Amino acid sequence: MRILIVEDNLDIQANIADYLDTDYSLDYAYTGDQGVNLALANDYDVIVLDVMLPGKDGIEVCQILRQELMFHTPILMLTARDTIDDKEAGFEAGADDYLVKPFALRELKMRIEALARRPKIKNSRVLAYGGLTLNVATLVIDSRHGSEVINKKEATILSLLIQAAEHTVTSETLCDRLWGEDLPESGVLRTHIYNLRKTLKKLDVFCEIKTERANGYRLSLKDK
Amino acid sequence: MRILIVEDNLDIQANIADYLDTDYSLDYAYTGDQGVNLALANDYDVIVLDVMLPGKDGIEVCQILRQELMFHTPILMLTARDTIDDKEAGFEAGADDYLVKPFALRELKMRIEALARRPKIKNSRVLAYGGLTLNVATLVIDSRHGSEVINKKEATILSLLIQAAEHTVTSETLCDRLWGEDLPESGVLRTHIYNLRKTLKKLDVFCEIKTERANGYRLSLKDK
DNA sequence: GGGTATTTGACAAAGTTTTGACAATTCTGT
DNA sequence: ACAGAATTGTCAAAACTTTGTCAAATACCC
Repeated sequence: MRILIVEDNLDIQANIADYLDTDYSLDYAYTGDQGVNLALANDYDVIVLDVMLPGKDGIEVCQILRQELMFHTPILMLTARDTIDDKEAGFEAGADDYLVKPFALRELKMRIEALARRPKIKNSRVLAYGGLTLNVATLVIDSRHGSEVINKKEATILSLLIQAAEHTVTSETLCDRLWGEDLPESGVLRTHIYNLRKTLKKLDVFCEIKTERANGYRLSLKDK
Repeated sequence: MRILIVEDNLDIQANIADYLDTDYSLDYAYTGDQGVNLALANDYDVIVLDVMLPGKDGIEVCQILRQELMFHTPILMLTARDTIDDKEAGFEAGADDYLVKPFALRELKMRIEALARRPKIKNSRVLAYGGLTLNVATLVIDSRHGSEVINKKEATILSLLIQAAEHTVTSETLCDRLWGEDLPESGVLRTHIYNLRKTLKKLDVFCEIKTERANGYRLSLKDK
């Protein structure tokens, strides 16, 4: 189960992390903006969101996410203030549950489980650029010339390239996302890029993967 | 919005009634058994369930309701005791939220609203998709080519797939629903999917179970 | 105790990811 | 402009994972 923790207080975050990370796969954000980006880029089962955050606060984050038409991931809000008005603001912004600090970690976990238990509707996110669309859930690429199913690694690469469209993504970043710590040696990445290029060519889209020597790759519109 | 209040204390009940009945349509039960009967007989949006009840207590009521294959109405538990163990028992029995007495009526209302807001799943006995109907009470699948009786595990799988039709249900979610904590080893799920596919083929329906490698399964209309 | 439901395990089939070898390209310093 | 170094492209085949298939074993229920 994947959980996103949006919390700027490092002590609290470490606490939560210690308690939960044996059972769940956790991601962290420290600001509201980071939270929004991560929440939209990945498919979490639950989001734990502190109200007090630098920049955008939790209420705003919640509102922004809920404005996304297809965003159904349950949100659990954390707050230090125990007034009804605060809670009301939280629920009105679209939170699904509300927990007041200080709380027992066991209770947090129970509530997370309760939220995750409900029948899930997948946030199937579709990315688009240069005449192609990539459905990250089904791994299907569509274009006016048809559609192709690609594999997960290549979908990950393509999604990163689309999100950074016209900007270079370093090989390092790509490897990091694909393999994390122990990346295989040998030019696996090269092979994946090669295959991706082949499918993009087959689909005859308006963009292509350009290489930036000794640095990385970039998805950009075709010349001419 | 229809709400069922299961509460034996008449004072509390009157309080709740006063506060909520301008906005919602309320039904009342005074014992656990009444609660179960009403909950199954009608289609409420939320059930507010006291833990302390004469006869069957709230935990038992919750368990009974959640055993019903197609019962998805959100349950909010009320209790006088504020121990973590009590809460844990409640959530484990399948409650969706938990409120400790005494509570502000405004908070109760907020939490009811939050529960009701979740994407709603019909508590219907009969599910339908792509030319088939599944009666979850009798475990009978019908199609224009005849009908078949399937077993409970497979019915559970099919019901989840139908509810999420065209969306992928992860193997994790399926296993969770079928076996909870201690899931059996070996590819039992694979076997069930295999059998389901066989019956679907026999019934010649318009949909099929597609697999999403390393992720889950998805019920979708047949290609072409 | 007989019959169904569910699980196990073994193997085949299908799909994914990595490897490695070599060719092609770009860069660097002279 | 050229040799040599570094990097990238190409591709087929190996290694690995996940899924499909099915018969038989076990658990469960009236």
